[in-house]
Amino acid sequence: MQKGLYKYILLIQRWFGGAGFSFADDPVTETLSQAIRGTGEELDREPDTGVLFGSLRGSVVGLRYYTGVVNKGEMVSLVRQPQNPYDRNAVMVANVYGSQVGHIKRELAVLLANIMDNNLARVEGVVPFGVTNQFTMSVVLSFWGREENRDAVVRQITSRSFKLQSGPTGTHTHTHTLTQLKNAFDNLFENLMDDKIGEREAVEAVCTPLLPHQKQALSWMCACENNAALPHFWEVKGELFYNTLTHSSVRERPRRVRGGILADDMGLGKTLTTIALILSNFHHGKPLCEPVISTSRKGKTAFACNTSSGKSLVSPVEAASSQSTDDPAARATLIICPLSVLSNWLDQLDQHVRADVKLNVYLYYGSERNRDTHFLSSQHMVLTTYNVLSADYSVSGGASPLHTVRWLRVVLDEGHIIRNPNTQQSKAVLKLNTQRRWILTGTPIQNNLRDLWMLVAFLRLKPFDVREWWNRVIQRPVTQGDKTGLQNLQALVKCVTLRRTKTSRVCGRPLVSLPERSVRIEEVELTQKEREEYELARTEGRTTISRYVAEGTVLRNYADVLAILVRLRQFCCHPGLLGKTTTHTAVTPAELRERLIMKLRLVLGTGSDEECAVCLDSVRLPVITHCAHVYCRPCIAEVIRSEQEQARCPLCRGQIKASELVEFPLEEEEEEESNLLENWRSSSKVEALMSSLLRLRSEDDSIRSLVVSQFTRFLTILEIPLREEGFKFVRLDGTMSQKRRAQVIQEFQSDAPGSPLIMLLSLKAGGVGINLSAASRVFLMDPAWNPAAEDQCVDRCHRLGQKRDVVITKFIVKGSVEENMVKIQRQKQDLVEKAFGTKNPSERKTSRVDEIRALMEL
DNA sequence: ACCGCCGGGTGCC
DNA sequence: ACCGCCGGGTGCC
Repeated sequence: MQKGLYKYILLIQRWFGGAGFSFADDPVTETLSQAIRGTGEELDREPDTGVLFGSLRGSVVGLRYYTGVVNKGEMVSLVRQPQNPYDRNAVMVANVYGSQVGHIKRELAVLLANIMDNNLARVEGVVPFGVTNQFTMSVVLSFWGREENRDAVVRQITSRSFKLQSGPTGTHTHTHTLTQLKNAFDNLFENLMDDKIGEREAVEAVCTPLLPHQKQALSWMCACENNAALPHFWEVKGELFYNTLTHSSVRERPRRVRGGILADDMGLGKTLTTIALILSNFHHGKPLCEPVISTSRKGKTAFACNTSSGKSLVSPVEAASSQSTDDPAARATLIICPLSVLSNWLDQLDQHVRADVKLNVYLYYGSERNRDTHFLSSQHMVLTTYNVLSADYSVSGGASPLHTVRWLRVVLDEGHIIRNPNTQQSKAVLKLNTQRRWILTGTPIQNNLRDLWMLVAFLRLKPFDVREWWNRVIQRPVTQGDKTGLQNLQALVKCVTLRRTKTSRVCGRPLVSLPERSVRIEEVELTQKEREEYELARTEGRTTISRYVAEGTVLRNYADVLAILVRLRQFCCHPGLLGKTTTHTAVTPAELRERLIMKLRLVLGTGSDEECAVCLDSVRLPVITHCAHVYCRPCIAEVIRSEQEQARCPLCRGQIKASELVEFPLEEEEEEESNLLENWRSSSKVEALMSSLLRLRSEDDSIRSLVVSQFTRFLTILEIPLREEGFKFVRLDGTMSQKRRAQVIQEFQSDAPGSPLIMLLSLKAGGVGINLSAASRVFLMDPAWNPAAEDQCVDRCHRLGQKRDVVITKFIVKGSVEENMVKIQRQKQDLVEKAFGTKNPSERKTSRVDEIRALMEL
């Protein structure tokens, strides 16, 4: 619900470090932002937060037994070795590349073991001087942790007569102001285009001509795959290779990341460019399929694709320029994508690859999929989904067919899907064996700098694929406002990312010229009867909520509040959305809980876009806690796993247990659908839509429309008048099978006579990526909490291939909760701007409770 | 290690 | 001398 607002607050707090400034100096204690801030450290077991307790000087011993190299100023990691046969308190010291350097001296190791094993603090090491002898060296240890553990840590240290120096060891002298930081982040993914990037034509096997920006992308991608030069941040220093970010050295020549992040806005042709890459850049920069002149029919070219390794002719020059580590047996490209875009890949292959090119493309999907690894390895392309990959992975314990094949290239489509490293999908993706790695995404960072880590880890951008170094070199310095940290981040992003937006320009010209898009809000007046019903529900809801506000228990009764708000929103659309309202009065706690869970089921079942307070994304695999808050199962499971018996609900701080989580089945009800259709009545909003559609048809019956609602039931209701008026329509919602979706999209996109004019679309159906460019009108039937969700939906038709101006109509019921939602939406959009623009912190305080009060006009 | 620590040799000034 | 001191042997955890 109001989460969007908090998303921004959290975003700001996380990007810029929550400690520095506070939003809610609000007398109401139970605001969500405070609740989350309160639990933040616990939720956040990631080590980029926490305070510095102090540091002390110690020594590393046993250097002569190990090979790890450390330079002056280099960071080292401390690894507990409880199994060490000589000392169960042993603490091993390793350099950035994981090579052992030595051990912490015994007496100090006792202390560290104690602190580390009891999770009292994180301990980080920096070597202050160069190594002067072969036996020992100094190390500065700093202790980071939660404020509540400070005393315990200090006590441990002083009781063993070590001296804790206060204050930071690495002094951050150059810090940004918040405004500077914000600008830097906004620009993080901008201006990545290197002017040096040329253009490259696709091979002939690609029959669609590439646009200039696509040729640039192809050129860049080929260069990323083929370039054997020393990666960024590395310098040759005598015998060693020296990393300028971590000040570390390695003996072995570091390998360049062969791949990167193609982060173009959606609609700029990432799929086409990737297809062009696959066909154009096989081994040694040679095309995958080469034209051969047929001798029988002169002049006609056919294409022979490389199907066995080592047979392509390679000139010595090209062979030398390519990396010697090339594995000639790795030949296939694996594409992993969300189910919703699987068919898009097949369509685009059909569309962009010449018909006389015989590509072996295998769809690794469905229960009958061929799991033979030789078969898979011999394909040119294998397409699969994240779900199939992770399902296989967990079943096989890591030795799935896809994990056995040595791939030439792995492409993660909608790669931001793996931004949470705790998911099975992400773990499965990291374990793939491949030479080249690509991430395609329109949104490289969604909420948080942390989102980037998993992408960096997938690319194996050393040494940042190890969390500790990412955190120490990038994450923490940046969140603390360190200037060099930010510069490093920018440099790092720049060396692996290409991003252009729809507004980017190539040689002064826009990348693509999209038709105009305009938004108009159509106010809907309720009939007197509807108004009476609405006011009744509103008054009732207000009474309940104002009681919660007065008691300060809004968040404790979150499910109840949500249910009331959803009900009002449903009233605005159509009374038939409400479903049965069970208003029995619960008395026992068990009954009360059951009731809350029922209400949440009601809320989620309508397709309302709820947000998980842990990952800040839309809930996936929703589960409901005992205290009636909704999270993604993997997110909350991780909280419980790491906090064990002390686990608290991130929203209300109530105790939570894994055994008490209630699964939420997404496929739901619809059992009284017939009932809905039999007792049909219209509503003001339905009438408003119908009159728009009828007018449109009479003016121009070639214009196609998307009719979008968050409530799938509303779509069902709308089918009735559409049929009555003889509109041909299709429907696309989250419950449909992949096959059916593809059919529906194809039918809608087809310009064949008699193809549908209207698509009923559930707001979240299919996620991103689908192409509905046949439509140029969008009717948003109900306001969404997340303006971005609406934008994404509109982007499905306002994209490459759109020939007409796009007109968006938002229906908003006058004098209703919807109107207030729109107001809050606007505030949200301004919030970040305002937060940085104003000097007075009291002006920017907004609380969840305030928001609910605004909604209910309390 | 140009250290600390150990343990054997040694012992007035 | 149940000490101090000397100087050789020795060395991560």
